[in-house]
Amino acid sequence: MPTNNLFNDILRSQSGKRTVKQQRIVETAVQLFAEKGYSNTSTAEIAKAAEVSEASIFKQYGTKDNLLLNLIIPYIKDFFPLMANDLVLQATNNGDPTFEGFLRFLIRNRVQFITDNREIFQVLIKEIIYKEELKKELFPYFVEIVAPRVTKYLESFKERGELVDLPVDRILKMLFTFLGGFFASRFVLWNMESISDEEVEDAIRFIMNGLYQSTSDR
Amino acid sequence: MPTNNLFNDILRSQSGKRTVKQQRIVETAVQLFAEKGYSNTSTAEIAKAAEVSEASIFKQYGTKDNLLLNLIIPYIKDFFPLMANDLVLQATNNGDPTFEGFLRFLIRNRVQFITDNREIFQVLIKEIIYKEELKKELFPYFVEIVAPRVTKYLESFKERGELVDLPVDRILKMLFTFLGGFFASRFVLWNMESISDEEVEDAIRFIMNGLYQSTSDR
Amino acid sequence: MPTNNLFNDILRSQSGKRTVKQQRIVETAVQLFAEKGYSNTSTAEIAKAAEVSEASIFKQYGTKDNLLLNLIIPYIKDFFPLMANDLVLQATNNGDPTFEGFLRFLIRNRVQFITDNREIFQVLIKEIIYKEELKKELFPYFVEIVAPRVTKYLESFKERGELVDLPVDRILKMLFTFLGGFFASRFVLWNMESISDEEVEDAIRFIMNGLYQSTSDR
Amino acid sequence: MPTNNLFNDILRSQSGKRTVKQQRIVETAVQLFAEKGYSNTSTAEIAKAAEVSEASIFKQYGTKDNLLLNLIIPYIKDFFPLMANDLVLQATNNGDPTFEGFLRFLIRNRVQFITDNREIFQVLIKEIIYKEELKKELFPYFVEIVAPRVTKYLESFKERGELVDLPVDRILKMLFTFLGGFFASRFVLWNMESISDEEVEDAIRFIMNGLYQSTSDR
DNA sequence: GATGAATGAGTTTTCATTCAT
DNA sequence: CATGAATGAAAACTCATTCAT
Repeated sequence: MPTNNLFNDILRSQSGKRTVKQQRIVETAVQLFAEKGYSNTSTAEIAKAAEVSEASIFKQYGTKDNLLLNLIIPYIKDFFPLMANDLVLQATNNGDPTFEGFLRFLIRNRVQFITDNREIFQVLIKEIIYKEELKKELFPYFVEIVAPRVTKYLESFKERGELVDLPVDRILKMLFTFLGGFFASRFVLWNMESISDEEVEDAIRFIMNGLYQSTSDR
Repeated sequence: MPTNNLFNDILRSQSGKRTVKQQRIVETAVQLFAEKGYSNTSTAEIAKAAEVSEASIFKQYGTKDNLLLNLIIPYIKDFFPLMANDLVLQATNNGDPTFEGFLRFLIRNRVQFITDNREIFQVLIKEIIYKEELKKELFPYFVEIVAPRVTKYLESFKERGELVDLPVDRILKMLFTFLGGFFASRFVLWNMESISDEEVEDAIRFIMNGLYQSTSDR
Repeated sequence: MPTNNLFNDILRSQSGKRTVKQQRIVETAVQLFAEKGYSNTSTAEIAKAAEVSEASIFKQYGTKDNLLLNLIIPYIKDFFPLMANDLVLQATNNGDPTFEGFLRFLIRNRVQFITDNREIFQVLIKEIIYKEELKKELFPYFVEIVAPRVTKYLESFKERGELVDLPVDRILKMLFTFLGGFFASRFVLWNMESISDEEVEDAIRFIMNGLYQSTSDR
Repeated sequence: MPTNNLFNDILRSQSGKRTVKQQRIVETAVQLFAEKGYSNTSTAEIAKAAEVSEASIFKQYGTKDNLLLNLIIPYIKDFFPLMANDLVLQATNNGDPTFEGFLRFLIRNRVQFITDNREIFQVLIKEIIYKEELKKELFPYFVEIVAPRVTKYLESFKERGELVDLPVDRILKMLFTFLGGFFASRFVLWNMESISDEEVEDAIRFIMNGLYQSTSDR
């Protein structure tokens, strides 16, 4: 029974391998990295909070850097594929095949996902800025898995005349620029627990129609 | 002859006070903080790169933290007021009093400003996530100086029926969520030197009309 | 087989806990603090002399200040109780129940004790002047443990008419003022290894009869 | 009109040489050294509190160590000679030529002197423990100037049968051991502003008759 | 698998001191 | 005479990492 929380899933899937102590290391590290940032969290702190020895951390992960990657990469590796899968799922049995329906599903789905994995999301956003390694992990996933699938969607909407007359890659850029700002500001900068339905609707409207009210609409 | 580069301006305005070495400290610190982040830059590194002694840094700034704040806070203190001033300027003698004209001016103006002060902007964005102090410095400036002025604009556009029927504060939120994502992704995440006119126009169109092509428009 | 040397005793009692290196840290620190004073001894010096890394010192004690307190406080915590115990011991099975006998026992007992723990005593005296913390540790021990017991003695002597007609608390003050000066000058200021029997006898005579030879005594 | 406060006297006697700023340096240094100890007071602190530049301190005194010596040595150089002079003065025109009279004069005289120069006395006591230089300055003054004069007195009292039958040097030792403890504990350890008459009388009585009440006295 | 002990190489910060002006 | 600017050296303290048990 997989939940939407990767963390639990990873822990469960590896429960045969990971001991209680090892689980505590991971949980604590994510929590502290999310709260104070990777650079400002010492392995000693993690060890103390997790009630394990520092040596145990290094036995498991070798280096502190590796610990970070081991927290984030599985998250990345699931964030986008899951998203892609969910999109497919939505495509096949969604009652609302419009662009708006797509947007609503996409945003709600991701809001839920990030809400369920907020701390890791915070770590990811905070560290992606600094670590080239992370960018290099993240980028291909986006380009190869997410972009094509979303592009396919966008193209289908475009064919139906539902989208503005702009190359799809530039539409995609605008869409993800906004969504990136939307999620990062709420979940990371303002440390919100989730995003209200109202704001989701505002976002959908904004993405769809922008802020301008054309004269002909009046 | 004030330029758009705060950094030079600050340096010039204080040129009677700051010595060559002190200028080198500031320049170098901004550069390194922008490149590697505050936590990952040691004062020893700064001192070496600036060709001064570490003692000189601490004599001037007391603590490393204070050095950071002394770099960023003057920037914040000018970023928003200048923006506000420029907006007023635009209001008074702009040939294009439409919402689109306003947007174009706002975005181009800020793109130019950030392009001129890119490194400090990077430091600001990277550190605002971590330092409550910075949030506390930044937030009031936004709320008291920028928000009211932009709100005034938005309201005037709204009265003229140019804006969607949504409370102005929510319009403002969407607008700045997008612009935040737009600037942060380009200038910080992707470390771009500037933003092309084409993308600025895409952004304007996106903000105005969104991505959806209503059936009646076809 | 407990000796009179707290140091060895502490080390022994914790020999299950302290490693050889940790013992060397304590020994070396006491020695250097006694010789040059706390402020004039760097942790680097201690580390080098003890042939351990500075990191080991800080891992154990956290701060240099804490190291000092960890050396002295156990000493204080034993200095006075032991003294009190010895006094009781003396009371129960002493062949000389006079005031002079009491004095002789008290002084000899403390001379021996300090001789056995000279360096710590030096550290204590040198630092008590500066550290309020130490005063706050030392004072209650004196007031609660030593003073009452000595007072009890003095009162019993006074009842027997052996003491001058002065409130006991003022007698106590004079007694300890002298003893303080006696021990501090010899063991700290002049850095003597011990105090000769002759001087002990001089002190006893001084405390008992002062320097004046009343006419009636001639 | 010389007062009993060396400090003022030194300042006045050198007022032709010392500027206001230089006076402030000395005053401030004494005050801070007395309060926190020489090692725990930085030249920067002194400069700031005295409202002069650090450079001025070093221009005057060369080194921090030299500053200390320049504060204390004049004090030492006056403490004992003045004491000796006052003793002679007392000898020539004192209405009370007894040992007790001598003691009362000596103690009151010194209490007054130290009260008037409390901070320097604190510095002296706190630093004499650490600095061999100071011991080497202090010791000869004591041996050559004070000891002979007091010894002379003591011998005269002894000849008159007023003192215990003990070599004068050992009497001297006991006397100064007590006085050292008396002054150091009150003025330095407990940081008292002065000593009450009552305690002075207790001290006189203690020095003269000790604490014992011989049976024959009852 | 887990950890207590130990550390080399830093980190931020302090400090007494110098010197040109 | 006075000081602003600058610093080499060292201070206290931190940190990721290793290793024997």
